[in-house]
Amino acid sequence: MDSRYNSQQTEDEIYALWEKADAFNPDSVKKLRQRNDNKLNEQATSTNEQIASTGKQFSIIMPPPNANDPLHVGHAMFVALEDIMIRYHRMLGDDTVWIPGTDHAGIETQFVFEKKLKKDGKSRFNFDRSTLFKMIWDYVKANSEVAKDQIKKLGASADWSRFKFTLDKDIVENVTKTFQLLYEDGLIYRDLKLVNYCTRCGTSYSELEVDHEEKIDPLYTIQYGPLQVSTVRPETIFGDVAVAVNPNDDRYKQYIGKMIGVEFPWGKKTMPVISDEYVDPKFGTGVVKVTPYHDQNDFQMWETHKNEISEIPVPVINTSGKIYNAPKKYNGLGVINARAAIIEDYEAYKNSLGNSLLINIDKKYSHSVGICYRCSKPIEPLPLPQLFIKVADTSNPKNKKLNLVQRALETLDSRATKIHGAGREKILRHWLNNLQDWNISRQIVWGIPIPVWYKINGNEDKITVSFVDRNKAYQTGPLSKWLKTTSLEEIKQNIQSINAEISVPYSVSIEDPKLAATTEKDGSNYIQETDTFDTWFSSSQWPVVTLKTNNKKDFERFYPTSVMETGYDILPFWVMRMMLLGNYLTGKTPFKNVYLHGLIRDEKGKKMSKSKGNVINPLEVKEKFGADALRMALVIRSTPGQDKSVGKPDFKATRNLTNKIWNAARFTILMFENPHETSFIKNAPGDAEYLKKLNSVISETSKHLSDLKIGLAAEVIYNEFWHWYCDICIENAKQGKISLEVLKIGLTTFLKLLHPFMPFITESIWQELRKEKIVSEKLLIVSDWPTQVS
RNA sequence: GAACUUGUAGCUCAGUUGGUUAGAGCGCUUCGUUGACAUCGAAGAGGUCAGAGGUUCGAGUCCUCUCAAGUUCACCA
Repeated sequence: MDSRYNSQQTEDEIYALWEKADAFNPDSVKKLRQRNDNKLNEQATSTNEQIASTGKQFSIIMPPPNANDPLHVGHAMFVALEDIMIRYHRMLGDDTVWIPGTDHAGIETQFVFEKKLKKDGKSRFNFDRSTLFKMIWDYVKANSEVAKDQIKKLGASADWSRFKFTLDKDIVENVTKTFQLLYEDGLIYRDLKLVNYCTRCGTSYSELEVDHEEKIDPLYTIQYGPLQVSTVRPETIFGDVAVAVNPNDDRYKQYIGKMIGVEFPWGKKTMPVISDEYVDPKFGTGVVKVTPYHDQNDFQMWETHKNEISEIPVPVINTSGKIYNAPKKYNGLGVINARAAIIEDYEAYKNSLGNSLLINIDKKYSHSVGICYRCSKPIEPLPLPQLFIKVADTSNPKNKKLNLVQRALETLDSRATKIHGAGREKILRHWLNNLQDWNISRQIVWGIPIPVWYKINGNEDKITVSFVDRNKAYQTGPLSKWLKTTSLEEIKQNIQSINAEISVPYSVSIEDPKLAATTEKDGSNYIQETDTFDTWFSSSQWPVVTLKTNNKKDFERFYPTSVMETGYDILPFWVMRMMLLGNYLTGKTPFKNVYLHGLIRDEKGKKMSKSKGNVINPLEVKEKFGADALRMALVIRSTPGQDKSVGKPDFKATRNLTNKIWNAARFTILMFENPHETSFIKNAPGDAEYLKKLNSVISETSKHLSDLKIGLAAEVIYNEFWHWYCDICIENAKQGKISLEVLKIGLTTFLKLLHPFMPFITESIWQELRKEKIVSEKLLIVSDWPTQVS
């Protein structure tokens, strides 16, 4: 053995050794474990029963990384933590599985791909949806092995034979089926609501995906008939249908319920004055103009006062962020330009009395604006017909299954799901208690199609289609117009998107309802919704669908899973929604424990970001220091829910640990090969106490691992190995104070205890020890976890 | 406005149901190659555990308040 451990030489070899033995697959591990010890195999079968399985199961579903994303240090963190748990339980003899997978990451991936298109001078509007989908599919496929390979390089002992991708055919079928079930249970509805829409990304988002930013914008106060109103968004003024004041505001009581005439630079209009508690008399002028289709609060006011408002609201900003349904000169302008043009007109305009309608401009008005979490462009609240999941249906209190939120809270109350991570359970409960219905429609191609079909016959005017025509030109308009010149089949083939009015009847069906045997038979034609599911809709079923689509018995065998391990940053997006849908689909929690790791920060405690240049590339660290050192550095002294700073000094320290392990083993082998007189001492004076201490290290490490205290377990094993075993015991053995025999027991015990944390070096040493006939078990990975020694 | 988290050695952080003398890594000082390891070993310096009060035989740990830092949520015409 060399005097230094060379991680680069051994890691790939060792991983191949495990893969060849099929040591990650629970279906073969049991046999492997029985055959692992040559000696045992030669003896009576009764010995075999001792190492047979514990009868317990242990399962983890890997949080699927984006299929086309290279690894960052957060991935390395989850690989390290999950692999530690998995290897520990595998060695204990539990029926252990770790199911890997990747995510299509709808919006993220389409966004990246569109950037690529843009470089080539193209956009998504150049392609029909099936062509675009295929292009993205090929792109993702070309990159998809990257994530997989990198996870392997970190030593993940995941069962690759059970690998799943969120767009695998069987996964898609299951996800679609779930939608049907939800629909049949009345938990799906289609409604025209204000949704959070990003006009740059071209899709809507759920409320969880909207970020907020403090902005300073001019606040304009304008004359509004006899009243004055303040607004930062004069461009929405064309959509106003009423004016609202507080019912107790004496200044305006006289106007409530009356119609007022309002003069604009472009004309006049009358509208009612309504009263609503929402209006704060102290803010601004105490008068609010009501623009139902472009402001969430206004929308709510409109819904409660519908009867008092005769005018039917119209949207005035379209999905491209352009003005429409307005006086001609403003139509087609972008939001920012429209605002400028309107203010310019207000500044120039004088009414019949010669007064300006623009009362005041507060240029330092600070407010918070919803922005797109992806591209930071302001989110536009737009009225769009979208599909929603009712998260807390209380209409039938007897059917508890339908109240998804309630069920999730119950699993927390009963401790069927335990949250590990500083204070995160309270946050989760807060989220659950305030959850809005979940908008699952996304206006992108890269995702699972929604199985909703609109009835065409009789609704041709209410369905707008966009498609690429024979001349590769982009066309859009009502179906009634296009059906005169183009066949339905041709439109369907070249479709980009459709938009059906809320009144259009639809059915939920995997196939075209016209052709499907089970549904409507009136001969009508149908056209499928072009929206796709929110990516989180499929990932929120991940524990269920991965188990259901693998080996038939996997679901019964491994559900509910033991631990869901992921970063706390996706607690509301993912973990919470897995609880909603997992409980709904199976009646059981999808996981017994949630382990939320913290963010990895740089050595100064700063967040990592590309712009700061302080990003740690896990593969670079692996090359320099070894995967074992990387894993240990990330994990040691980490606590769930708490961020962790890691830097080069940490990797160096754990790399030194690998070298220490290497040399301790080397020394033991040397002693066996080249014995001194002291080596033959039996039952040395220090043996008893030494073994007692060794036993306490075993039980302490095991307890921490069982309690999911990974960081603590790592620290214990590190300190005891280095500062007790190496610094004290080896020195004592040199002096004959403890015998070589127990020193060997210590070494093999520590190799086993260290193996979950540092799998490569420990297995590699194990193989050396086998060559020297110091140990008999063939593979450390499937060896028995140490029990008390005597 | 609200919630949550954090405050322990120069730096980055552990500290298990409250229980001897509060730990690790890096850094620092002084020595040291004696059967593995200089990617090492030995010895050492360095802490009023943010502050104040309380519960307790006993508090870094539990409670209250104050201060500071961070994160998230909500609201804003």
